[in-house]
Order: sequence, then structure tokens, then C-alpha cells
Amino acid sequence: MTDLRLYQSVADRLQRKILDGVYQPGDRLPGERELADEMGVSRVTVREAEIALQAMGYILVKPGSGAYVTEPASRHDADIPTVSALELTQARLLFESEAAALAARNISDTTLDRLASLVTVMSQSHADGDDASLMADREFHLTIAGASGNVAVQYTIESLWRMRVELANVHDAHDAVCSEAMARERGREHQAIYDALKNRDSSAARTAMQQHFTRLLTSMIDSSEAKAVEALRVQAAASRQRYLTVFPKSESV
Amino acid sequence: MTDLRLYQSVADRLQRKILDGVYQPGDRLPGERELADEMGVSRVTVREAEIALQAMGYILVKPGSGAYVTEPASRHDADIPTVSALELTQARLLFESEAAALAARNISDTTLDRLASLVTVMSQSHADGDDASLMADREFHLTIAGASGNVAVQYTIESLWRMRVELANVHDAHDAVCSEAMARERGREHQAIYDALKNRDSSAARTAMQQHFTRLLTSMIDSSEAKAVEALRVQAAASRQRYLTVFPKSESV
DNA sequence: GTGTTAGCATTGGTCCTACCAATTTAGTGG
DNA sequence: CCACTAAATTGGTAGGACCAATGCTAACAC
Repeated sequence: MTDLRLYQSVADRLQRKILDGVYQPGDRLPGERELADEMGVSRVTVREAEIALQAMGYILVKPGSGAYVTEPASRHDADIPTVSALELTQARLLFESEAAALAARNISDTTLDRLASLVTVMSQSHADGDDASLMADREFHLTIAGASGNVAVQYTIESLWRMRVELANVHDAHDAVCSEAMARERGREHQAIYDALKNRDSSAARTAMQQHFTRLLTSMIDSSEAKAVEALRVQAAASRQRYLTVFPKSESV
Repeated sequence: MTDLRLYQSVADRLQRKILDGVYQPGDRLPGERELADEMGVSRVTVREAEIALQAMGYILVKPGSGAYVTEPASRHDADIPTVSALELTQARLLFESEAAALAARNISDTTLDRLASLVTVMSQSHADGDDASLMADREFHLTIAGASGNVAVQYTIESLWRMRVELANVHDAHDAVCSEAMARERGREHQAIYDALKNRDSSAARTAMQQHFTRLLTSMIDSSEAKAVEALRVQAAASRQRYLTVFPKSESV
């Protein structure tokens, strides 16, 4: 399924729940046996995941008691700013496009092979919202950033991805624009980016990456507009309920 | 002695060996089975210790191969990466140009006034290498980044500036290309950037910023080449001193 | 002689079961 | 109602087993 370690996948899932606020600071996580059962892995794997999370400062494991979520301040990587999904995507549109353009001039054949396998993995992922797909997507973009041959570029895009993964609002926004059709479209875009890199076409790589993020940005804006419309509709319904129910005859939702 | 978890004790011992240089970056640690035997613990415990070390960035575990000590730069306590001045300048060339292009569409009049005064300050600075000039330069670029209206963009350029200021090698490289003539040229470039922003000309702002960094990058490359030539000259002189002084008549220089 | 390939040994990844130790909870006796 | 004890829960460690990926090596083909 994924070439990621299994315990890493479990750690990521737990981390996500912590970042999303499902488990709040001070909360006690379910027991190791319970988590193992829930996630369909062995207790050893859950233990390994919890040890990794503890090393990263997300939780504190107390023998005989349980694992507790720590305060965000004590996390090892807590200095990322609060940005909206639209801002972040715009920044990635600008920066990752340039990174791709640079990568097209420096990328090696082995790196191209790696990207090809990632494109395949992503195209085969059934459930789009799953961890494997997200991780493959992340690795795809970070591999391109690395192929630029510029550590500063790589570092920059890594920190943008940290915002993408760790900020709950950004994560939600991505989930909201996820659909079967979108997944196919995204697959085509990844393919286009790969093709441009394979041809060492710097300009085409920039354009392909720009289109990738432009489409994403457009989807997000449409989605938020649709959500706003829906919110208005709900509010209107409530108002109708409140202000029109005094006329029994007029009720018609 | 050990109110710690056993795996943490093992992790500490391994970490100390890494920090003491017993295991150097790139080295492969003994296998899990071997370490377990050496330290008198189970393989599970060794695995847990290695997972904790990996989460802290000390080692990288490769399935089927072994656990390898990572470069000190990639440890989690090292917040900013180790980059060369050329890499950083290239990254800034790419990213700050896009930030300027974005800023041209969003910048306010008051922000423009602020930039104008900064341009004046920098043009009047006598000693170019002084702190005031550096700070004004920094504020000039960060103000533009802020004018983009995108927090992610602003954050990114701020972190690039941290590398610019905090990394000694980068700092030195900038000092090396500093001269009276360069300062005047730099002033003209800042003026050009400001003019483009004032005209809300996105494309011109991008180009002006690109030219600014391209010139800087060129200067750095020339400078490092000149330095390399100088180093060769010094080395040649030393060789001359060492190998030719046996002939007293030939000494010249 | 060279390059390729097939096979084998090593190594990490995961799981299971069992038992120990610390903690928490339930219960009990005062 | 409180203090103390016993049982249940929970994390900690161990050993063994099997799988998959990696790396080495020797045999093979050219």
C-alpha cells in the first residue's frame, strides 16, 4: 500500500487527531491495546508510534496510567504562522512553480524514476483522503523541491508543507475540495508536471505547476463560496422559521 | 539509576556515542540484534530507542540495510539549514521576485511612503557594511514581502532573511562583494524596485527584483572566483618561498 | 575478461504471546 | 467517612516467529 513504515502511518494519524483537536492538550489517549485494535495493528506498532510522538513532544507517556497530549508550546516545531488555506496555496503557487522550473534543469534520472512511481501510487489510490495518498503527494512535491539542488528552496517548500499538514484549517480546506473527479484531474496535473521535468523543460514545468495550484486555488474559492451560500441558506431557513412561523399558513420551508 | 524507560536509557547511550563521535555521520550502527545482545536488552527495546533517535533526527533507519547517523545539520535542534550564500541568493531571486510581483498589486500608499524613506536612508548610508544599512535593507525587503498581503509569503521571506543574517558564511559572502561602486548600483536597483511598486506594475516589480538579485549573484560568483585566484596566488607564493629560496639569487617577491 | 543474473545471507518491519511493574480503581473493613 | 487492601487496567520488556527489502557473491552467459 505504502512504502512508509506502518508505525509512521499510525503516528501520523494520531498526530492529525491531536492537531485537529480531537485529542486536546491534557487529554488521555486510548490505551495501547485499544488503539491497536481500532487501527488494526499490533500493540508493538502502536507503542512505536507513541514513542515517536513522544520524541517529537506531542504526548507524554506515563507508565501504568496512559499517554497524555502535551501543551502545543512544548512541541518541537511550534513556530509556524497562522495562515489561511488560500494564502498558503497562493504562496505555493508562486514558490513551487519556481522550484519546479529550477528542478527541470538539474533533475537526475533516478529522481525521475522516483517521481514516476509516486505518480503511479497516487493514481492508484482509491480513497483519496487517506494517509498514503497525502504522504505520496507530499513526497512528490518535496522530491521536486530537492531536485532543484538548492537547500534553501527545499527548506522553504518543506516549511510550507508543514503548514499544509499541521494547520487544521488548511487540512480541512483540502478535504473540502476532495472528490473523485478532482482526484483524476489532480492525477493528470501530476503527470503533466512529471512529463515537463522528464523533458527537462524548465518553462513547461513552471507552467504545469502553476496550473496545478491555480486549479486547486480555484476549487478552494468555489468551495468556500458554495459553503458560504449554504450557510446563508441555513441562516435564511432559521430566520424564516423564526419570523414567519407566526403565520401558520405560510410555512413552506 | 533507572527510573527512565529502558529504551530511553539505550537511546541516551547511543546518542552519546554519536555526539562523542564514536559513530560519525554516515556511519552505520550495528544491527538491532547485535546491539540488543551487546546492551543486554531485547530487540524491541533497541528498536524503540532507534525510533526515538530517528524522531529526534539523529539517525535514519533504512529497511533491509541498517541505521545510519545523519548529518548534524538535519538534527531537530538546528532550526535553520546550512546553505551556501549562492544557494540562498538564488532562492531569494526566485521567491522575492514573485513576492514583489504580488506586492505591486496590493501595496498601499502608506507602505510606499515607508519604502521611499528606506530607499533614502540606504542611499545616504556612508559606510555600507554597517548595521544600519543592513537593517534598512532587511526592512525594505520584509516590507515588500508584507505588502504582498500573504502571511505565508511574508513568513517565507523572513526565514530566508534569518539565514542571510545568522549564517556566518552567508554574511561573509555579502561583505566580500561590498564596495563603493556596488553600493551605488544597489541603490539604483532599490529605486527601480520602488518605482515599479509605485506604478503598481507587477511585471516590472518582478523584473526589477530579479535584476537586483541577479546582479548580487553575479558579484558573488565573480568574487569567489577572484578569491580562488587569490588563494592560488598565495599558495604559489608559498610554494615559491619554500622551493625556490634554496637559490638565494632568485628570490624576488 | 566482463557483465549479468540467480541465489543466499543479513537486516529491518511487523506480529503474537507472555509476563512484569506501576497506577488506578473498586471494594472492604474499620 | 476514611484508610487500607486487592483486583483490574495500563504501560514496559522479553523472546520468538515470519515477511520483505537490501546487499553480497558466486555461477553463468557472452
